[in-house]
Amino acid sequence: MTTTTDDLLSIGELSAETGLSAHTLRFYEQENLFLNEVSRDSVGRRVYRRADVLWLHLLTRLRDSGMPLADIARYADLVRAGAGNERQRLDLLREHREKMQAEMARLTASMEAVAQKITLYESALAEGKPEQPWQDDQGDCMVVPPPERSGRQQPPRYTGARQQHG
Amino acid sequence: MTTTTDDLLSIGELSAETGLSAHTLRFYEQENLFLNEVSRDSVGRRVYRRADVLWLHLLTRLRDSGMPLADIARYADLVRAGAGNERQRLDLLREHREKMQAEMARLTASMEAVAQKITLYESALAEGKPEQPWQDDQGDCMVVPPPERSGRQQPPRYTGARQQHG
DNA sequence: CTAGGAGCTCGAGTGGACTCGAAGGCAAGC
DNA sequence: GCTTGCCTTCGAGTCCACTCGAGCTCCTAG
Repeated sequence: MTTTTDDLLSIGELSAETGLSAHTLRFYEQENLFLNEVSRDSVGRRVYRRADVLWLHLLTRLRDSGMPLADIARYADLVRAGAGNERQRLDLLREHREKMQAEMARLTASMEAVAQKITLYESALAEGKPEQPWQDDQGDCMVVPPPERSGRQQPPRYTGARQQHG
Repeated sequence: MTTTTDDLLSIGELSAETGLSAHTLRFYEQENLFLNEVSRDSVGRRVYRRADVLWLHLLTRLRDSGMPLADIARYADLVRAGAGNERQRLDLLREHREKMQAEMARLTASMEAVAQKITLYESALAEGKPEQPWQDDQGDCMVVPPPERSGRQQPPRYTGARQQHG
């Protein structure tokens, strides 16, 4: 019945509140991503607290902005260790922010190149030129080549809209 | 010797020019991502043309902006089909651009939430408050909860700096 | 003649973050 | 009693874009 006592939550309730599937919540626990041991009721079912919801909000934000679970786990470790390491936490967050800014810049650059290509197509189509200057098999309308080497990087994937639990 | 005839390239040369590993280039070919069959020399080695370099620039841009290889393959199909489907190509690119814009918005939102958290930490540290208002285990300084459900989405990964062929 | 390097094919492995399914426990409602 | 529904554990599968290795051929330099 997923008892709705004010501040204790079943996994189903937490799932509903966070949008994370029950499977995912168990998985996160197993990966040590919670700030405290998840307690159990008399028959072994997980019992969560309000604070967990808040933490999962932060966690989700970090994930959504591209932080790997491993890094989030390290952050959680720091918090679990208690007061005194605030500077380290801050460093971790700052580092992440920088990576994200770089990532955004990369994305923006590629998007702009693509946008330029779109513009070329648009104007060519508008002027009714059916196939002259922008034949892709000549590649000649791709103006901006990608940045030099510096190691392959993995792009985001908007794999989007994966079904959540259901 | 990877003969440097003006406009014909060995796989090694193409690799050098594009920053994609030879392995990756073979993989792309197998996935039908080239605009034309890659021809072979007398002993079966791949021979590329200048136009392939240009196309790979576009391909790389599309990848880097998050387009899945499957979609790129569809685009390549259109180009291969020759003139007459320009509108479809354009649609495909536009659709991609929209997805990317959405992705950027998502990223930006999460980044801002994290940035806010950083600010909170910073000011708390600056004022020398050692542990009062921003205890993570209370979750209470995470102001902006993530957006409502609407299906889980996969974030980018800045897995960055994968070694290229070497 | 030998060594080295580039290329070939095929098939398997990797990593991250889930995602799913099987096999079972327990409580409430019909 | 039986069904329904939520929960448990554990292990395996999925997806994507590579990435790697083995075992081979071929050419050139020394």
